[in-house]
Amino acid sequence: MSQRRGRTALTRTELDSWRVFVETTDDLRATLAGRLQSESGISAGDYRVLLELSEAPGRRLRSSHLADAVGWERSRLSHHLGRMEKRGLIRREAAAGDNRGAEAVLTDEGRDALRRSSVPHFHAIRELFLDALTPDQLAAARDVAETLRDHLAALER
Amino acid sequence: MSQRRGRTALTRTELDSWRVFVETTDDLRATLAGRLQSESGISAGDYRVLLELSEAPGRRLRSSHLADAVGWERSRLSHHLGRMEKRGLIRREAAAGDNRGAEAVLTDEGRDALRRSSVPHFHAIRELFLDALTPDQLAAARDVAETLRDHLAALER
DNA sequence: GGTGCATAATTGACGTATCAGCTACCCGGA
DNA sequence: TCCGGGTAGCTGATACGTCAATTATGCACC
Repeated sequence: MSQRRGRTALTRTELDSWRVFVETTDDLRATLAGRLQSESGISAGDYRVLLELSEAPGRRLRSSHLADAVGWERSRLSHHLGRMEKRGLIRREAAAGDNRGAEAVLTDEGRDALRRSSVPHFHAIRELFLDALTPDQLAAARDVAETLRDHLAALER
Repeated sequence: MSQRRGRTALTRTELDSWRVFVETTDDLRATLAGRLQSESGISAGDYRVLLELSEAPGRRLRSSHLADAVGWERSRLSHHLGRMEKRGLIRREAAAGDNRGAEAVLTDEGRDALRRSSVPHFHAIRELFLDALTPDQLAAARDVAETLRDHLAALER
């Protein structure tokens, strides 16, 4: 037994699998973000925020709820909303009933930006990701992702 | 047939698969990077550069070769090397034979930083990624990643 | 009705990523 | 020799992400 699986040392296969997985998924993420930026002029973060707001009742959300919805820390969201507000994609209003709070509201301009970007974005997802995989591979990718997601969530608790 | 697969519209399953895949792989990447930073005081980019240099003959590489090896644009590498040089992890020397060129050289301090970070990093890879998956899932993850990598490479040409 | 702790959100500092533009140098040919 | 296009690398501007610290408000309790 020359390759007993230890607690620390990684086998060649494990290391190779890890590397191709992390490098490729990172490349995919960066390529998608670049497409969104060059084709529609918004970042992946902008898209995420615009999408959540567009689906919210009244097209507005408390900052905290928005942060939970997109899975970001508040600080990150606050910086991001600041940049989006400067570009007119959203505006901020004081929250009714809790003077500590703030609500992010989707502007018409933000709604238009989301509409313009959606078709190109879906097209890129199909071209870069869905078209590459067979139905079996897509199902396997989903299974792996769901397993990893649950594993990571369990560790963070 | 209510769910004929079009060129643009995504089915619910396709969209869900995409979302869990991209969100989870991004979470994994960020979690790993955070571990490396907090446990060893270096970024994922630092680790990548240190690893390539440590494996190079003479522990030195031309900037262009290093950029190719890690898959970065030259500008990104240049900024990164500047920060690493300021911290003493590498130094830069003029390339012999081509006065345009620069070589990045691993310092002793850089070598030590890589050594200190390797075991915790491997441990994190095992804990966050390898431990989550069955052997079949790991093989499937690798297959998906290799397929995607080849697909993306073909598109970029 | 004040004290003290928790919560909501923002801010500043710093490292990281991308883009466009710049300098310096190489080399082949008029 | 010098002209010109290509190569190597750096820089500045701007956006993004994380951390620690800060401000302002809510609220329970005495």
